[in-house]
Amino acid sequence: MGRKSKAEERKKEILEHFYKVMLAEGFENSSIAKIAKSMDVNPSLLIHYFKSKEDMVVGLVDFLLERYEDAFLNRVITKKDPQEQFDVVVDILFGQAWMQMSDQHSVFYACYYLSSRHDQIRERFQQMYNRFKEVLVELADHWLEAGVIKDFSPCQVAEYMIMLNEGLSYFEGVYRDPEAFALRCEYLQKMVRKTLAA
Amino acid sequence: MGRKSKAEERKKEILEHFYKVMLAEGFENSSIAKIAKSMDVNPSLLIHYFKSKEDMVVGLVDFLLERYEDAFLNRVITKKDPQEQFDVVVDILFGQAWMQMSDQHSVFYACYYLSSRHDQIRERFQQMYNRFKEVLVELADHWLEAGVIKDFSPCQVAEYMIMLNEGLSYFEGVYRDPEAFALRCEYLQKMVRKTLAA
Amino acid sequence: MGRKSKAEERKKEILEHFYKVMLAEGFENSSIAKIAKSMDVNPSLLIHYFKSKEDMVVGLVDFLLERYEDAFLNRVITKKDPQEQFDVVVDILFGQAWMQMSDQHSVFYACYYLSSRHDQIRERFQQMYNRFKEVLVELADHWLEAGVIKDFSPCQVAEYMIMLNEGLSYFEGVYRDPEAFALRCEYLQKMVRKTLAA
Amino acid sequence: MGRKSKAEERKKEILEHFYKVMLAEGFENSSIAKIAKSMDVNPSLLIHYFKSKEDMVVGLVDFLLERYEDAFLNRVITKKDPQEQFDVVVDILFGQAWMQMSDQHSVFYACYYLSSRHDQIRERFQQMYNRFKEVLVELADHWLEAGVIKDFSPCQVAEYMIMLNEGLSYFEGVYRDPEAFALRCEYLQKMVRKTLAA
DNA sequence: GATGAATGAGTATTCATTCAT
DNA sequence: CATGAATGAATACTCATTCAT
Repeated sequence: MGRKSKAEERKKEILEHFYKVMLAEGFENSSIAKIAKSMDVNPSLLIHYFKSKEDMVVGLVDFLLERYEDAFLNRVITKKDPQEQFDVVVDILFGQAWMQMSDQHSVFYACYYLSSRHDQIRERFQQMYNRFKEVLVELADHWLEAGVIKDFSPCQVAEYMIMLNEGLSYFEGVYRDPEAFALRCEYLQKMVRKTLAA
Repeated sequence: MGRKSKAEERKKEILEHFYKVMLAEGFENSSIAKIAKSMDVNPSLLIHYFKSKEDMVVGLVDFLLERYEDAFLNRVITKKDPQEQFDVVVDILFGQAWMQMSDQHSVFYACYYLSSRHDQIRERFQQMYNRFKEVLVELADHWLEAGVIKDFSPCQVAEYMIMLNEGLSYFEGVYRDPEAFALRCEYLQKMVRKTLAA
Repeated sequence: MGRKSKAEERKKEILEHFYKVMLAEGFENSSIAKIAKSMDVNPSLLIHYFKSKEDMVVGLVDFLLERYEDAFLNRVITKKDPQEQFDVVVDILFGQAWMQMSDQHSVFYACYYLSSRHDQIRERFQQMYNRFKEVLVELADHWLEAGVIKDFSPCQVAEYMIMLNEGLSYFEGVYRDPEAFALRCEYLQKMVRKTLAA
Repeated sequence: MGRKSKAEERKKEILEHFYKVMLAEGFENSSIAKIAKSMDVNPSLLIHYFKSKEDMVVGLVDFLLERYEDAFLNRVITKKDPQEQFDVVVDILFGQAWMQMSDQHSVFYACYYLSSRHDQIRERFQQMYNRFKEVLVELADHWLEAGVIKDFSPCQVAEYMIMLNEGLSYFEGVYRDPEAFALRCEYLQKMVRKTLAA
């Protein structure tokens, strides 16, 4: 009864090419035609899967945020010892690893900009950061219990860490200086510890 | 000097309308035609003043960063007492005032995104943040001397404050929740003091 | 005969939805995709039954003319008395009843326009009007014999009545004024009687 | 100060080509691209003059109705003698001359169809027929005074003539038979005289 | 009988830009 | 200084249709 649905695979494939084109040409120059060309496929096929470009963009944001989220969550490996866990998290958020994603930077900020004018997209961002917070809040809970940190609520700790991390990324986007970035990581870690540590 | 100002005035007028259109329609929908329409003027005229659209965009970035810079620098009124000065600055960067610029948010981040693909624009951003740093470094110097803060170098203090401030702005862009923003300001101020204060 | 009716039913169903879409969106905006959507069915299915869109259009014309024809013929109920019959026919062609079909007006004229460029469709129109004429000629024959009318041949009487009726419909399409329409009916009836009546 | 405006000439030129293309290819196949090609000009130029295709269509309707109107009004040459005038008008509306416009038939009915879904266009049709009526009413007034016609009001006479004429045109569109057309003219003239003449 | 994949030509419209006046 | 003519490439999207399943 009908033909086998390739929809999910195809959609993913399309988004990957969208992402690729966007990296290469910038958001404002990423047209359906170019994505189709990159896939060696007819442009109307993309609209067969995503009804409009807006849909595609929303799809891309999902695709991207998922990556971003995974990149973070996959790094937060569970450790038994709270202190060790805290060190790991600080190192993730303010360490070299983070900057390796800098190639995604431009695409990510294009989407962030979109979120300022597109409610649906902004919601996706909120959801993602809610999940970040969830994870961090739970960790902070343990840290607090174990006496690793003090003075601030788990929620405050979580938000603080995220904001400072985003500020760092933002800055790196402006200066693009690996050495300076490394120095910043170093003193930010110290600051975070001084701010939170018991 | 005399007559040349006419062109400068016109250019400024154009950029103001560019900004207006961008606020209303978003970056990707801001065309020369629309700006011209908003000015009730012929599109060709805009190209008469700015040779190309790229020039206009660069002009807009300058225009915008100048505003942004002024908004910060104008608030940092000089105080004799270092402690008082410190309190003022913390309140500027992590207080209600900052959020009042949130209408510019979307345009600002559009330009930030552009900076990731356009060297000239990124340079303007760097220059702006360099000026921010300059001002803050000078202040931090006094704070350090006066024993208001300790442990970190003026440059580190300056960067930390800027990054944390940008992280806060970024977050507000995602959540758009004035109440939550106020709470964040509150605990961030505490954190900053705990981190830096002597 | 048995099974073949399934396809016929489907075809009819399709044409009904075509008609519906056309009423709602206009001829030039009636696409296979939209008809399929209105049926909640895959577009390819429509082409499975009608080989091409042209076929569908021809089908629609048939469908429509049949309706139109029925609307006329069903009203011409047989009366014994020629004079009474004449009065009935005049009242059908120049009375309120006719205008009740005005919702079909736009679709009907779309098809009429098509007939000007499409021989097959024009033939269908001719056939329909030939049948109208047939019926009216037969009636006029009786009227003539019975002395109800005089001076003009049955064929002339038939054509005259149809043309005047179409002129009236055409006019109503332009003015869309029920009151004016009623007045026109009134004096047209008088005129027709004066023209034809013995 | 600026370049000389060719707008009016160009617009007319465009409409003429629109008309030409429409005659050759039918309304539904008349695209901006094809019109531009027929003019050997870039498609965007057409949009420079007419902001949208809808505007162009409205323009075409105006253009066409003006022609149609002129074709009628120019034929109604003033005669001193009312009887002679009456004969002339009857001959215009129900004579060979009218059919010479049959090449416009398809385009005209395309526009008529449009009027059923487009208020602005329908208004243009109303205005045109109002002018027809105006002229005919004035004539009918004289005929009535002079005893050439009787029994019906000038307005009724005017509308009757127009409707019958449109019915005739409509019929000719269906049958396209010059000989039959000539015969119809003949008996319609007789009928009109019998209906109206004193 | 019905679905969904895929195509390719076509749509109106927008865009930045150049040039003549 | 400013307008309007004109271009050509690009845009997202729709269309009818074919074919595999």
